[in-house]
Amino acid sequence: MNGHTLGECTKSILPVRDALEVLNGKWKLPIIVSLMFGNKRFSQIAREVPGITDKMLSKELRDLECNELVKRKVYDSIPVVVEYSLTDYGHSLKVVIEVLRAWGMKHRERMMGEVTV
Amino acid sequence: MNGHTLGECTKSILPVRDALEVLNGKWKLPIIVSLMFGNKRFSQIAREVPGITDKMLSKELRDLECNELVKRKVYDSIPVVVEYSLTDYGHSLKVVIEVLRAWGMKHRERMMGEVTV
DNA sequence: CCGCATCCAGTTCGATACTG
DNA sequence: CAGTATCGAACTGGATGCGG
Repeated sequence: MNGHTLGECTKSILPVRDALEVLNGKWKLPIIVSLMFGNKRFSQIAREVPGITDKMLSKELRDLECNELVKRKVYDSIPVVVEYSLTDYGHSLKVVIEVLRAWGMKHRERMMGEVTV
Repeated sequence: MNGHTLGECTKSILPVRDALEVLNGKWKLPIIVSLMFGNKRFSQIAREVPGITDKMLSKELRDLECNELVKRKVYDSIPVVVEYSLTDYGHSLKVVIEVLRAWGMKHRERMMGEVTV
């Protein structure tokens, strides 16, 4: 039963790690979900993601932008307006999130019976 | 376009968080994958997950056991032998991991062109 | 062989205040 | 409005050594 090496297994989980990292942290998920409902401005996201600080929002948006999940568009008005939107690629996360959500819901039920939260 | 409240969105991502937490951290994934190939004993897992310390392995296994993903079976021999295995429920994670892996691979390609790693 | 206790380092995250 | 700077708390994960 050792037809596989653990090295291979290790390699095969690297992409999984990548995917997890993209969703990782307290804020990326709510930000992405928020943007799935439409383009938003900085302070609008801040309002819709309760508890996040400007610093965190700024950092997470930059992360997401680096990963090409979020697009940042600056309007040269005064005061400056910045609009964030999910890229098509960002929207492709929806499937992933759905699968996670489906499994997570089963897990909740299993772990807590039928607790309200 | 405000037919939804952010409260609802927040609630809808809770199960996603649950699922992410189950896979989260440096070690849970390699441990799960290792156990997908068959039942293992503590030190065998330790060998197959390079870099993990006993403390971490112990903690992660307990976590996974709490979540009913891993089953722990103690053989009353001397010295004691403990065998870990994935529960059926644990195996149900395979689908989730596959989806993450698929997305993660696309992401790797997108982010790095075609790097070897 | 299996696992825990202790101590320690790195990173993440939050609070507050400030800029163009 | 859209961020940045700084500080510090909290959490995660690692090294080492011990105990059943």
